[in-house]
Amino acid sequence: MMVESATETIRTTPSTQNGVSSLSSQSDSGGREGSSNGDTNGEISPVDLLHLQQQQALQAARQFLLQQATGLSSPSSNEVKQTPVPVSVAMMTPQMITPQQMQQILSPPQLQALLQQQQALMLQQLGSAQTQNTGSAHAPAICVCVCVCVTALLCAAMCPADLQQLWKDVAGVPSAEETLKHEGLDLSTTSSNSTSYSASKVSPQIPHHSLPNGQNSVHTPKRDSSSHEEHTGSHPLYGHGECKWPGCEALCEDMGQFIKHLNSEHALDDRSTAQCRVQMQVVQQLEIQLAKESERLQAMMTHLHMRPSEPKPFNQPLNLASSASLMKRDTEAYPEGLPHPPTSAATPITPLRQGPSVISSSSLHSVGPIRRRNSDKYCTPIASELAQNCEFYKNADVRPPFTYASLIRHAILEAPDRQLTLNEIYNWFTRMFAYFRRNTATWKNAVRHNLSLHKCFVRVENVKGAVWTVDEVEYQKRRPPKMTGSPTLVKNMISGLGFGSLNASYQAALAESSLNLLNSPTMVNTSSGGSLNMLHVGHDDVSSTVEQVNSNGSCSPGLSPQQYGSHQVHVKEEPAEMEEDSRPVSLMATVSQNLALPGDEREMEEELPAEELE
DNA sequence: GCAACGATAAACACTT
DNA sequence: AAAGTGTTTATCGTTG
Repeated sequence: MMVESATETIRTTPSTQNGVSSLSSQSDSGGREGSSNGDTNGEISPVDLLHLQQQQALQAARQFLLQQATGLSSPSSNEVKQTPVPVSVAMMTPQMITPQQMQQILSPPQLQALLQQQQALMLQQLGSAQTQNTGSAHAPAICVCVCVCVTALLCAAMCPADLQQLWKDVAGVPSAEETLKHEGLDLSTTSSNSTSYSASKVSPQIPHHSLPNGQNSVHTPKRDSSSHEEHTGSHPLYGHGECKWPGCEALCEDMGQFIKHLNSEHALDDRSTAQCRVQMQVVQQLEIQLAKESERLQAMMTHLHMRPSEPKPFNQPLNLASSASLMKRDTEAYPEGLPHPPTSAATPITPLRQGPSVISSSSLHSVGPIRRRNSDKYCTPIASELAQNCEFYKNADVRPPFTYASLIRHAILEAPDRQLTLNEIYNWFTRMFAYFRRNTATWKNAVRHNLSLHKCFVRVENVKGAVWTVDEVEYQKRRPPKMTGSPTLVKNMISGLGFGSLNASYQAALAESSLNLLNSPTMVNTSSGGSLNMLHVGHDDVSSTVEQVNSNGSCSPGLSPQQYGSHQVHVKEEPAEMEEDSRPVSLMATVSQNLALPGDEREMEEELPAEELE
């Protein structure tokens, strides 16, 4: 049912100008100064294309994550586990390619050429049925629609084996292959192709190949895949004399023949795209399964009184901790709120991992029906995630999944004296989030609006001007019936994370379906969950380590404006009820930030004396 | 259906 | 005068 509605929306939305404009307006939320980035000319929006590429690259990177995790479980996966630093660099690349960055990388003529090329490719995917003028706008939508219909119908209940069968079916779908002109579909020429190619490398059939240089093939520079193939003499889609493309298994005597086969049989067309989409779902399913199994392992170890966090070697490049559930365990190993080696921004953590790790945990917290509201009412395990993943947001043009209020609060609390001028808040936003380096008009207005609107923000005038402080009590007061997230925020997040090419309804449907899968009792606090982590909602609170650390162990979470020694305080009407709402748990929650206690963290935290955290 | 919330937009006043 | 700052109002979409 959800699939149907989602599909329907996908069909209809892009056919209207609203569909395009609404999409761009999201990424544009405040994107006026970058209007050249996302503006469309009435045809395929470059943003659409790039979002699609981002999504594909994201999927590819996620697949790598999965490979890392599953590779660990494999007895003979040492080479995978030892994949060194370049992984992070390589993973950063696809995720980080934003429209803006693409513009920076490419000169305007190059960008234009790329876009034209991609439009042509999209048109070709449609075969000859579409005309040039109308098809350009509908091509991606229809292409996505086809894939969405296939994948959405299947992903919910199919096991990988089923999906393998699906491969056969998809492969058998009459394609527009005959319409393809291989000369124009050189896989090595367009980023669209290359990203699809990267994502499509994911195959449940094949082992996790590592390239000779130790990098996973996913991270191979996509600019020239053919040259890569020629240089390395191997191909992740080629092994044992046959094509490893899902559902293909065509025999190829040598690499050259395989390349020829690959370019002819698996060029960018609707069929390949659909297969790629399905493969994404395969990966997604596997990730979910991995998370479940990891959680199960955790439960088993817990039951056996083992401490997984202790033996877990952090210096291992990657291990099961790459699954969300164990990332949580990472943090559990450091309840003191100390820097977490594996997730620290200073470590070569891939931004992709950071991003999802941030988003996912809270998404599961708040979205999942199992997650109890009271657990995140005061507990803010997600708070520290910003600190942990700041590098991600610094570099990725992704809208932070936090409300303005929480961001502002975090910025202020992060300041040495816990007060900032408006301009300093601005600077913090731009410094911490690539997303806010553009769209200044809108979000600055929003910041001012939030500062004025919320009573938790107190304007204080001192000698050098007005500064803004946080009335923590008020902040806590305003949170009680925490919503699962701002719809607008979620929507923006989705678009900002490269899902903009998909209809929001489908995104929601996908999110829901996957989250349902993830929301098994053992999955409550897991932090992975694949791309749909991105669909996190309710990441309202960004209060972080900073506040506890800065508080020097003080148990007073609320710093009343008076504490700032200000000359004048403009109190917004309702006075704070400090005693009533001064909940040590708030501090505790932030101290324990990533404990991600299953369900009853609030109660447990309330019982914990602060000293235990020291 | 309603209230609450968050985002966004905009108008306006005031200050620098 | 222009820009920045701060306040306020309105609207929209979503959720509980």
